[in-house]
Amino acid sequence: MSIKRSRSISDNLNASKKRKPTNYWALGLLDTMKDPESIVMEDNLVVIIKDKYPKAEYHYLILPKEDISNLKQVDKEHVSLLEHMHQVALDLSKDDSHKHKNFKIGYHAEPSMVRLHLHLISDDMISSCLKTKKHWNSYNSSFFIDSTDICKELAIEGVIKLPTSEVCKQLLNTALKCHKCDFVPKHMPNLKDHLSSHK
DNA sequence: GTTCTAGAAC
DNA sequence: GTTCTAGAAC
Repeated sequence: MSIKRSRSISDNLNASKKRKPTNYWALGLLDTMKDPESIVMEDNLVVIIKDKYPKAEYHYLILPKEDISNLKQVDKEHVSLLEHMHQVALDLSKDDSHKHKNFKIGYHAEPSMVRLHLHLISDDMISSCLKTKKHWNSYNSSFFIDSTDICKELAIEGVIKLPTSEVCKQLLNTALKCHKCDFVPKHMPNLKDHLSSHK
């Protein structure tokens, strides 16, 4: 009797965990963007924070204050918001602290973290947090979608077409190649060594 | 998203 | 034997 009852409670707990597998880590940006110490700049529409695990010397995230989870939730009513996010990113890229640095501005096709976020990242790609092929390809393949293209597509087509999950997987698995020259590295440590030659 | 680590690759 | 990557994480 007692055994039967305790099993039933345990089953219920397991069932509720399965129903809500809320990957707590995927919600981390929501806390970070409310933390005054993390905020680089903000206005009435957006917040800018530094990426917690920067994949280059400079790596920022521009997030809307409006509760938009990701690009799938974006429609043409958001054109001006996305254009504003782009402008704010562009302005920060031209800040005095970024003299002689080149930047990319874009979105991941399939982000892991909740709340729409635009990446502003310097193109050196030199960082101790850059470790895997997936990291590399998420900024150096068409998994990284230029903000200009997103804004244009949304303004003209009214919707954003994103690659399927299967295509994303392929993009992230693409063979390594230097983004600035024809060098084909053997593996990530090899690529990271090579990157310093472009400084 | 990261961390950890088994076993593949060298 | 060491380096590196890929997949589980209850």
